Formats: sequence, structure tokens, C-alpha cells
Amino acid sequence: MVRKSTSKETARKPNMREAILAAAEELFATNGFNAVSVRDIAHAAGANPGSVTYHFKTKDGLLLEIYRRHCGPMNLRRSELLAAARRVRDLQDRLEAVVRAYVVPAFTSGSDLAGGGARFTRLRAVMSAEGNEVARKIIAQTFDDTSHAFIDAVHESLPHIPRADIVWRSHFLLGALYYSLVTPDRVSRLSRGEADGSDAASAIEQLVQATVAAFQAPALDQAAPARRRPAVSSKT
Amino acid sequence: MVRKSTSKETARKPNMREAILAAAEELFATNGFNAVSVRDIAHAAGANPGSVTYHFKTKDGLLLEIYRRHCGPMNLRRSELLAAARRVRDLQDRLEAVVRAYVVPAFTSGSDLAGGGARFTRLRAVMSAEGNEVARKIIAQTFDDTSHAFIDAVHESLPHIPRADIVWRSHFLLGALYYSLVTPDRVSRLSRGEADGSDAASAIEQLVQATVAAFQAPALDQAAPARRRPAVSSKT
DNA sequence: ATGCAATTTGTACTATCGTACAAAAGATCA
DNA sequence: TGATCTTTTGTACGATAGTACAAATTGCAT
Repeated sequence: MVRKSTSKETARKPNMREAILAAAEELFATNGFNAVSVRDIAHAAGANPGSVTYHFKTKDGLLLEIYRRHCGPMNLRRSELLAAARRVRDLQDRLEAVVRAYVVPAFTSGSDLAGGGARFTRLRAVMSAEGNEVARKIIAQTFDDTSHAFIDAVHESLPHIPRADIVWRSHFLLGALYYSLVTPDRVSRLSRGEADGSDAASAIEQLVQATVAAFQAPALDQAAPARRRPAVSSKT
Repeated sequence: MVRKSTSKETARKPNMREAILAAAEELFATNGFNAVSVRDIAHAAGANPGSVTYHFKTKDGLLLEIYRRHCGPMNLRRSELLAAARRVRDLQDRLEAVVRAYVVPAFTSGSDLAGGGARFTRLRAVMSAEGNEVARKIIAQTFDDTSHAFIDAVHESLPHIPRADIVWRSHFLLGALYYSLVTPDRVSRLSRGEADGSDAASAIEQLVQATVAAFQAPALDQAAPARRRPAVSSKT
């Protein structure tokens, strides 16, 4: 194949479609859907506004395509890791492996899409916060299966914990995961430089450790504010 | 100046300013900042678009005023509860009280503002996700003191845990808290009706329980070498 | 009632939004 | 090469955005 470049290095355009998708991902993930205009995206991608319409018809269509590209690979990776985690014999180790199978694909690249894992997860976090309709539909029908599989796997390792409690705690996990990707600078700031919020490896380890402990907490067998039962040492 | 507030009917339109603030809060918290127009807000408040300009000058000014009204009372309530929590003698109980002091004001009304606690927290979550500039400035200069006080209080109860770890875990707490307010329906859906995601009391108890356990997890540097970690491929 | 300041209304201006569409440019192959 | 299809460009249109501003209205002290 003969490449004729060396003229413009402003992001070679062998595939303008990809450039638009990448630019849109980044802009949506950092500024939200409505704050970003089609012209912003086109400019960031070095493309013409009309080109966005040509490839994706509408702005919603562009968002839809971003989801379509990532959901498959990420869910595939998750179920592979989850299947491997289920085969871990030690119960304690298995729980950690299960949590890791859920967390790692969200932070790292799922396939050949360059560094797209964390970016796409951040995008999902922002769309979720904005109550984006396009995203809501895709999420419910694409990720609920994965979430149920994850919850079931956790429940297998912790059969004495009610399923509802596990749902709550896995919900907290997703919230923590999202927030870590949305405002990593807050970690750096509050730790006064002792921790780097944008270091994916640290975030994963911290999140896995904290989440495993949270899952292992005693169950809330009563919704009543009648304090805890003496599961762990209590005072008087 | 003599204020004449004899009428008990405070519902109709004695204060259009308040109605606009409440409507803006609700709309921003559910749809994001950019998705809501000044006309939307005015319509929801039963006011004229020009009235918004009159009271708050700009759309940013409106958001600023929302923050101004809530930050004070919420932080006051938090420091009161935190001070009370610090006086709990039993270390285990104290940790739970400290976490509760952080969580409860975020879910419940902080002052006379009707049911505004959860709504304002949801608003903060959405603004954080959108990377809103107005919100970012206020947050950093208003909530960092409270966050540091909270982190210090947790550290007092868990002196053997490195401060950086506590920062991470309290960051996870805030993320979980935000997400619980942003998409409570997900909890109901994934639990197949066994749990009600929009029940504030349940959310608080579940979050407190899970978070206390997460804080009590062993520190990362002592946990890592001791145990064999399940193999999981991760890239940068 | 009368006057005055505070508030609400109605409207208009400019900027920018998403999107459509025709023309230009590039690619592909008989 | 010329024909045909794909992609990019440039421009335009209607809708809606934030905001300004004058006129109309209201609330209160006199």
C-alpha cells in the first residue's frame, strides 16, 4: 500500500470516521453531551462539520456508534475474565478475582481501540449523570446482563449475604469507579500529592481492595435503624 | 425595615425568586446544566424568562446562587455531626458515626430548604460529571475543608491505615453516594424489586455499612505481598 | 388615592445550534 | 482515460440559545 503523506501531519486522515469518533469520545467524556457541538467535534478531528452528518447522520447517531463500538469488546472481555475468576478455588481469592474482572476492563483498553477503556467508561459516567436518553436505553439492554452475571458471581462467593445487599454494594462499586475516572484530580488534591488519582493501576488496586472488604461486610438484615447486631465487636 | 409576613399562604407566588431557584435545582440535577434552557426553568417555575435575568443576571449566576444557598447549611450540619461523632469513645462506633456524619447531610435536608439535601447533592454529582467550571471553583474552595476534616476524623479511628488509602476510600464513598442519587432506579432494577434505590434510609444504611467495612480493609502495601493475586492481564 | 421602587412581562437582538444539500475532490476500475 | 461511486467541503436554513431592555404591573409607605 502506498501512503502519500508528508504534506499535512495534522493527524493523518486515512480514516476520518475514526478521527471523528475519537474526538467525540474525548469531548463528550470531559464536557458532557450538550456542551459539545458538532462543530467542536469536527474541529477537534480536523474534519468538516458536514462530514459528521455524512458518517453518522445525527449527533445522537454519533453517540450511538461510540457505544456500539465499545460495548461488545468490553462485555466480551468482562465475561472472559469473569469465567476465569469463577474457576478460582479459594473463596476469598475468587471474590477478589471477580471484582477485578469487573473493574479492570473499565479502566484499561478492551481491544484494539487505542486507550479507549477508561475514556469510554468516563463517557458512560457522564452520560449517566446527564440522564442521556440514548445512553440509558443502550446501557439497560447491554450492561444489565453483565451486571447480573457479576452480582451472581459475587453472591456465589458470599452466599450468606442477601442479594439485595450485594446489589447495593455493586452499585456503590460502579459509582466509585465512575467518580474515580471523572475527577481523578480530587484524589491528588486531597491527598496532598501522596496519591495520584490519574494512575489507573493505583485506582484499580485501591478500588478492588476497598470493594472486596465492602462486599464482605455483615449483612443489613434489618432496614430499621435499630443499630447493628453483635456481628463484630460492639460497645455496650 | 419591617417585614410583613402575615399571610400563611406561602405557596402561591409570594416569592418568585425561590420558585425559580427550586425549579432550576430540579432541572439541572436531572438533565445537566447545558441541556436546560433559561426558558425551561422559567416555564417550570411559572415565571417569565426575563425574570430569571432580573434576579440572577446570568444562567451561571443562577447556578452560583444555588450553590451559595446550600453550601453553608450543609457544611455547618456536617461539622456539627462530625464534632459529635468525634466524641464517641468506642473506636468502631466512632468510625461509623463519622461516616454517618458525612453521608446523612448529603441525603437529607440541611435546613429549612424543603427537601433540598438529596436534590442539591444530585446537582453536585451532575455538575461534577459535566466538568462545570462554576461548580468546580466553588467545590474546591468550599468542600475541601470539610473533606479534609472528614478524612482526618477517619484517620483518627484508623491510625494504622496510610492517609493516601483513606483519601482513596473516601473518594469512593463520595462516588458511590453521588451515583446512588443519580440513578437510584438501577438498584431497583438489578435487585428485581427486592431493594428500593430511591429509599434514602436504605441507601444511607447500606452506604454506611459498606463504607465502614471498606475503610477497615487492610492497607494496600501490607495486603499485596501477602496474598497471591489472581492473574489478570492489564495494560497501561 | 398618590408616588415610587421593586418586580414581572413582552419582545427583540445576536450567536450558535443541528442538520440538509449541492458542488468539489478523491478514489476505483473497466 | 472516462465513468461511477465515495468522501469532503462550503454554505445555508430554521430553531433555539442567552441576554438586554423598555413597558406594564404590583406592593407599600405616605
